[in-house]
Amino acid sequence: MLKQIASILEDKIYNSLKEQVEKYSSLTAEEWSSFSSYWEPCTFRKNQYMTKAGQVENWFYFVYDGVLRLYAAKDGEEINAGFTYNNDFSGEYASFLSQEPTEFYIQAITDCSLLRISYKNLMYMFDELKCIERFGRQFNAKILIDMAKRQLESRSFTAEEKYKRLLTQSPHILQLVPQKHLASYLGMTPETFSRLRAKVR
Amino acid sequence: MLKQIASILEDKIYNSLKEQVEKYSSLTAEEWSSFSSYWEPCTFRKNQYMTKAGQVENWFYFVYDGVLRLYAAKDGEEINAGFTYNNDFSGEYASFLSQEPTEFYIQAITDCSLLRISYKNLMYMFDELKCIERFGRQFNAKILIDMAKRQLESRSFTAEEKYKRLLTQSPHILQLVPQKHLASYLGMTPETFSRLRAKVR
DNA sequence: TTGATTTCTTGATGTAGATCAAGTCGTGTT
DNA sequence: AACACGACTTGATCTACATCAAGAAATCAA
Repeated sequence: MLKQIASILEDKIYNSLKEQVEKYSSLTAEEWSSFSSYWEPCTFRKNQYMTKAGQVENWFYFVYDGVLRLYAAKDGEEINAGFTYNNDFSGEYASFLSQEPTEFYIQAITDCSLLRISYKNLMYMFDELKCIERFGRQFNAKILIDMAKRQLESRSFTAEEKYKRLLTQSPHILQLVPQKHLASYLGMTPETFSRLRAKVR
Repeated sequence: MLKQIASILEDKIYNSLKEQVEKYSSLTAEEWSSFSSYWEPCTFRKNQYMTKAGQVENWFYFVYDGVLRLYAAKDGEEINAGFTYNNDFSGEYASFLSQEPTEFYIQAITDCSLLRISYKNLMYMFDELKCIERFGRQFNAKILIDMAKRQLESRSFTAEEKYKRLLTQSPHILQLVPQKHLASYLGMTPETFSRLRAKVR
């Protein structure tokens, strides 16, 4: 009985993954069946580390439920580089791709439920299935486009402008992520973030 | 006679392209023959614009000879985002991939000699040849890894540290690109750049 | 529930780097 | 050769945001 419930939930998780993959490349039923067999469920508890600096990222993750943060530690201070929520892909992707040690930590902000595929298996899928090779290309393209946008924004806007843009463009994030992390993400101190909050309110 | 010289030069250019493509994915002779037929030579004169803000980037370029700079214009001020030299690929790649209007300009810093392939033809090649789809994925991965590195560096280092890193890691660039553009690339004013030059010297 | 941490707020002060300004050097043009 | 215009330098001043500090609020753990 409990097993049945668990299995229904698992179906839902795999369906969410399929939906996201198909945003980048469409798969036949057989292709999906093959591809999905390489993904395995995993979970992280709040505050647990998914990846730590110095490691080579071995997994490419799909977040079914939960919130994670990506940050680098530079002489004691944390530089938050991004967050992932439900239905995002996650992991330290640059290290995963280059198979070189990462400078980043990924930590669960809440309990998380995910699927993951190993580097070896994903590379195998790239070789075997053109639709997956395409998924890889398109997904890389998407990440790249987002990074280029963010990079320009971080250069063009003042602290106040960045705060306001966050407010209008991703208001949900304020509920999910502690302010100090958001401040760091926007490239300012928690004090500045707090003052802007008071000012704009 | 002149035609022969031109044709020998053109062979050299295509060979350089082949060499770079094969860094990402290996091609058989026939695959290369097909792929290379979609690339056409083109040139830009010093100061000429390859791409302007508002346009959708239609071309993916390979720089055989010359230097180009990529910059965005934010209320009158230029934000330099990158440079390309010999044997680099070039173009406003995020706009090329997304086929949405770019916010960037690309300007020739010197006379340039390039090859280029249109969006339509590259997409066609992605469909036709798995080795090219792979090239696309791997190239995207490389760009992405570089961007992630640069993003972290721009956050972690002071103006002086960034200047010193430029000095040790890409000293050649100082000869090729005017200081004011390098200053902007590092996220500081020309005055600050000049003062650091004096200080470090 | 209560005490202990951690996060957030608010004020006072400090500073890296920007801005403004004026001169010098270099380079291309006629 | 001369001159015009942009690139670079150097100094004086300014400012957005950081840092330091101390209290208030929220969250956590038993």
